[in-house]
Amino acid sequence: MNAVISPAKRNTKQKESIFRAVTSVYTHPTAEEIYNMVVVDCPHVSLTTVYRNLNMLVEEGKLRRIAIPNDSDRFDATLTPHYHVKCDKCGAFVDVDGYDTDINGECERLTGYKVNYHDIIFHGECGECR
Amino acid sequence: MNAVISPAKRNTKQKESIFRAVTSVYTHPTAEEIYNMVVVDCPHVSLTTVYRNLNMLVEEGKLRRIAIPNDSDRFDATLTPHYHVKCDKCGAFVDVDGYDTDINGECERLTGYKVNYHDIIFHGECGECR
DNA sequence: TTGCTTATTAGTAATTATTGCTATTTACTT
DNA sequence: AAGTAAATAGCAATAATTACTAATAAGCAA
Repeated sequence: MNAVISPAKRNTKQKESIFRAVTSVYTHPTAEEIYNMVVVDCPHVSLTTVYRNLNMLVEEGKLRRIAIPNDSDRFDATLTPHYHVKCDKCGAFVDVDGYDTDINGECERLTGYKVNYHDIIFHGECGECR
Repeated sequence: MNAVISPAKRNTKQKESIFRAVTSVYTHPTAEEIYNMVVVDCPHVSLTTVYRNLNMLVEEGKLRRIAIPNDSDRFDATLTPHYHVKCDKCGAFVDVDGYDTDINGECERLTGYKVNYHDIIFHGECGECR
């Protein structure tokens, strides 16, 4: 397995602003929400740049992508493993802190796959909605 | 909570063919794959009709929708609870049979949400790919 | 069986989320 | 300070899905 020669990365205003935007909130902003935060600092920033940099930052391991079924991807600066709950009434989407379960081995045993990680999304109703 | 008056459902050739298409395979076909199966029986069927009927069938509890992050929705006639594994190399997406875990209560305790169900998607490499 | 009502259809346009393309800009190396 | 190419802005394109509308056809009633 040869190391792939990858071009040198550059630090741009835009990339820094995008990273700061995600780390400054406890919500899980979408690319569009991040764009709306970044455009204050960088008035000419484009949505394409936001998407490209978010992909880079995920690739570099600095952000986590939360791919929610039937919804835009969201981004999270909290890198420690954790699950998420979605309120199916109002769409609220929050962390389930302090819970992690070791079930990859069970899946490997049952399927013969090599399992690297798993995601759990809980569905229900938030305190407000019930 | 008043019962909502809903219009009478009709059984159409198209709807029956769509349901048969999903129940006749062990894969988890996408709407487009289902369309390609149905078009043999109903040469003039439209993709819109496939989507509409799949949504109806899920609503009626006759099919299960598998919403895979960053992928088209897939449909499954197996209604008993089960998880899924995805091979991140070739895209294979199969059932994890015989495994179900009771973790909704733990999430409720931690978040205060009322939790109705959860989905787990495992990620890794299938036998072929490694 | 015939006709009536309206749920459903086919076809197309629109929408949403995201990526591709390209000329221009700009971060970083020398 | 100058050169190189990575990154940008702006726009076009794609993919998945839904919205809209006139035409069709289930299923009920006469």
